[in-house]
Amino acid sequence: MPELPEVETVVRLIRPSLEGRKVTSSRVDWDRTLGGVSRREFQRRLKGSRIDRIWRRAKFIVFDLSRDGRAAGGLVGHLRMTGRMHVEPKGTRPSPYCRVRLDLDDGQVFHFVDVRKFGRLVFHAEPDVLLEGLGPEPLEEEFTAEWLLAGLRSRKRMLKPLLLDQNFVAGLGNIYVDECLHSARLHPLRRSDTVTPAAARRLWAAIRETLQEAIEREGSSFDTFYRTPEGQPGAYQHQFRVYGRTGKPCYDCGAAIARIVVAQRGTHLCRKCQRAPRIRA
DNA sequence: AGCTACTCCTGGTAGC
DNA sequence: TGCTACCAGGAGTAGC
Repeated sequence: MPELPEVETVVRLIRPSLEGRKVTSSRVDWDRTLGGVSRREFQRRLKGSRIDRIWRRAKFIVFDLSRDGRAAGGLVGHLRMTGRMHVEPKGTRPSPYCRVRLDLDDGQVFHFVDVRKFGRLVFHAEPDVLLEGLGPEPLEEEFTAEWLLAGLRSRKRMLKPLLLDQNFVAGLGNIYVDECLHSARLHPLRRSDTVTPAAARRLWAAIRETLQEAIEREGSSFDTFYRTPEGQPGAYQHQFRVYGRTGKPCYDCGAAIARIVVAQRGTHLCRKCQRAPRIRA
């Protein structure tokens, strides 16, 4: 699923085609994509708006809008499972799964495509409101090993659900959490307040390095749905150490990669490298 | 506080 | 071949 590196890749690719453009009209084919905003309201707000800036926060993609030089709210997009965003020349036949289209003043068309319809493209007068409460960006300076250690120790949660919690750290999803925990040799069920300073530092480094490398490789194409906005598969999936490798040998020790379910999520790990926590009665 | 379960969705796939 | 049943899961929410 698109996680921080995939979303960052999308932002970098669509940004040059969209910043500075005006929306001349729009088309909505699936109302729920608008996240509760009515089709009429969405179209009224978008028509004539200029896209000033496109940026990412966690896995959200934000379009800052203006009218007549004054801020005029924004669009907050989320790709969820299968969402894609790309800009096409006028007349390009849209995918049958295209849910929203924005016609631009240079003749190009922005497409929001989403097979499973979980994705969102929400207009909000104050987009920041929708981003309140998110945890730190893991690649920014605010995310330090010391902060992570303190954050882990101040909670008593299993590592896997905690790292998936966007209000703890922003941008990690199921795939990269599994990768990072394996890299740090930490079990997904390990309670956060039992993590040693050394292990917290390993986890911190794993998160930074994994995400950074994935961005450099333009994300991963874990299934037939996700492609980079250019239609190319990303390259990072070839780097997966545990995700989707159930039964295959761990690259570090050779033991078979196991799959368990944690917090309703498929979870991949090496039982030998990632020691199970003590179970207390 | 932190867990599980449920919801939204549909293409892909396993099993017969 | 063609059918059914189940799987994948990000995030929000309800309930315990």
